Amino acid sequence: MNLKELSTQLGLSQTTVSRALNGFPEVSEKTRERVLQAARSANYRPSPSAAHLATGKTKVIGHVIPTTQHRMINPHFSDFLAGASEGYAAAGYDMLLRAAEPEEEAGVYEDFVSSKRVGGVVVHGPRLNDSRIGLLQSLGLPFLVHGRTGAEDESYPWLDVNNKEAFETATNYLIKLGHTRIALINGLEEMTFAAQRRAGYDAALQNSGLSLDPELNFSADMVEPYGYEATISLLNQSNPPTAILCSSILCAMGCVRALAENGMRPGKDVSVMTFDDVLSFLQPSRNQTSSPAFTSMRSSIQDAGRRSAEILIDVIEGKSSQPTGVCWEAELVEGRTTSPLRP
Amino acid sequence: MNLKELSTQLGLSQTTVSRALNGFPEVSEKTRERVLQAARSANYRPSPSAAHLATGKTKVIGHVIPTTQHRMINPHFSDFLAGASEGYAAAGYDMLLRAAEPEEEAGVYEDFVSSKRVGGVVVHGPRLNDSRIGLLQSLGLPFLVHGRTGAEDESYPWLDVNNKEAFETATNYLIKLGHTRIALINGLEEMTFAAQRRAGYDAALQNSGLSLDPELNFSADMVEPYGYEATISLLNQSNPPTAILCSSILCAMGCVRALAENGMRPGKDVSVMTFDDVLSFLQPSRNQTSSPAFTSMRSSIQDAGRRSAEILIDVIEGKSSQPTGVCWEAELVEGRTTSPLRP
DNA sequence: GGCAAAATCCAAAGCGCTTTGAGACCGCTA
DNA sequence: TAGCGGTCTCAAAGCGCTTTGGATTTTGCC
Repeated sequence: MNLKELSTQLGLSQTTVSRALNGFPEVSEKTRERVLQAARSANYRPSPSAAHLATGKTKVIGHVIPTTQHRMINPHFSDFLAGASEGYAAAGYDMLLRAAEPEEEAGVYEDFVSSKRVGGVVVHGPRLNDSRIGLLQSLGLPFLVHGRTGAEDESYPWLDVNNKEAFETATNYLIKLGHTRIALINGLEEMTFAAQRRAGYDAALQNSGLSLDPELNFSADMVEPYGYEATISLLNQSNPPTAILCSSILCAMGCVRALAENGMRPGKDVSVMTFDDVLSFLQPSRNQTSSPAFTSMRSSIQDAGRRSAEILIDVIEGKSSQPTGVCWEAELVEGRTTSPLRP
Repeated sequence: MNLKELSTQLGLSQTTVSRALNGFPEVSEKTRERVLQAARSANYRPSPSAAHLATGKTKVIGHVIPTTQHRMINPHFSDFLAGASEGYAAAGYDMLLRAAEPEEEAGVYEDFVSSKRVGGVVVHGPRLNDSRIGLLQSLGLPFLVHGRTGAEDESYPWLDVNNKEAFETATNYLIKLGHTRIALINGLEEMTFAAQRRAGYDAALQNSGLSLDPELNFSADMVEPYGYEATISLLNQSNPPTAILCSSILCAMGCVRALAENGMRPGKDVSVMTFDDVLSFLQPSRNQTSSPAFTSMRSSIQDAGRRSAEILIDVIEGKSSQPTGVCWEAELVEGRTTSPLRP
């Protein structure tokens, strides 16, 4: 069933039917109702490709999945996508995923533009000085960055958590508990979010007159085994930390595993704190009461995905007044993995 | 840059240029080379929408993400997608994601067909008698099922792990170690994969003359807190199991967490075995040596995604002779979480 | 050299939609 | 009754590509 068939069936022109379906004012309410009714019962859906060709617009948002490094193929990423896809679906948009080697990513954006495949893209995992922003701006492809570059000029659309503030708060929380040797198991510090978390951690320590010990700092892909390895290495130090701050709950899980293997309990022998993205696979179901119950800085990455979708769609449809950033504050949640330092 | 511009720039007709680009034999090698060269330097990409309109074919594969239940928005799903998207990218296909309530899924497929949005779909999480297969067959939309329905007639394309065999093997392994009280922390048994795992577990016990104790069986969404809760509940039984078999490494992690909290060690006090999908966020990096090291039945879900993509593309392009299933055997991996039962 | 066959190339139609520019019809006023 | 603004509808062009059917040139062979 296409427009032509539908309109002859209705005894109307294609123009009228198209206008009726797209809510143009030139068509009477009576006609519109008749058209909508017929379209529904004939199960008619306009072809997005044809509409795209005619209008130049496409309701598809692209995301690039970097391959090789499994950095992105992780629960953080998938929860973000889950949220975003809900946002898209609500607005009649679809999500297009394309796998690419990291060095191919620029080429994918060029392809998106010259083939007109998508109406906009979401940029994942921004770095301190990320060439993708300039590229997308010069390509004229609407985009939203999940995170920030950290460069001076942030006059592009982004959505981010206040990572510096979050980690300053977390570190201060541990300091108030009496801890002075606090380890940081951070993400890759070329990434802005990790750099900012590091900055918050450093600031808190310095403001309290505590020294920064490089031996207590780790930076890598935030996977579970990394949290484990880092913790093992911390425990083997001559002067091990009494508190550990993790950049992801995945690392925190590895951390707890390492502690357990050494007969130590989080919140008893060592305080453990983490950033909590509220990953869905860690959430207890309705009738289950327990969860890891980490003391954490919390901000749902799924919500971030949903909101990102909304913002990007506004940008694409020109509803957004000023293309600028949105910064969320993480919430401090007290759990069972921290306790005052015992003398 | 479009075909018309490119062809006038080359002094050729659109026909010739199109044929040159699409590898038709009617064009001389010399001309083809010239065309390809020009296309490359002009950064020309054909519009997929226009090609779609002209040919009726589209190199896009759809996936539906069920919302509300977070069943699918989990590391298993995202690793599958990661693998699939690589398979698509290698063949010039793209992946389209659409979020939908479970009861809307049928409607999405109808939309896909009538709007011609995708060339095929992947069906996730098949149930014992899944209405989606019949629907897709009657819609004429090419598809591949990740898993199986379990119905008698399996004459549709699917890719699955031999779940029954895997869990029979796992259970037998534990039995050989001397265990007689073996718990099963399974997925939702309305899902085929979980039902088949249960069947394998039951078969092994029965073949060894062991009794099936319903108290040792759990079935739910495979998330971490579920593994934790189930284990706690097992430990509180009057006659707790000496071995626990988990359907997912996520559950196994929750299981280990529960054991640790009760001062028990996997592989020492209780044997723990699991199905291991080789989830990427649990894989150690190059220079890290340790991993949870579960004794497990292993089959990479990411590989499954990649292979599924290839098979589906073959089906769509008519390269597949007989639309039928592919069954992978899981591999037994001996880790540190199992040991002989001590008397 | 001549002629058929093979090799190249082309003009134009068509995919399903949107949208321009214009026509038909209505009820009014002058 | 003629004229006018409004309301509703339409025919046709065009988006960028593929592909049919045909034209033109080149090649191979006697």
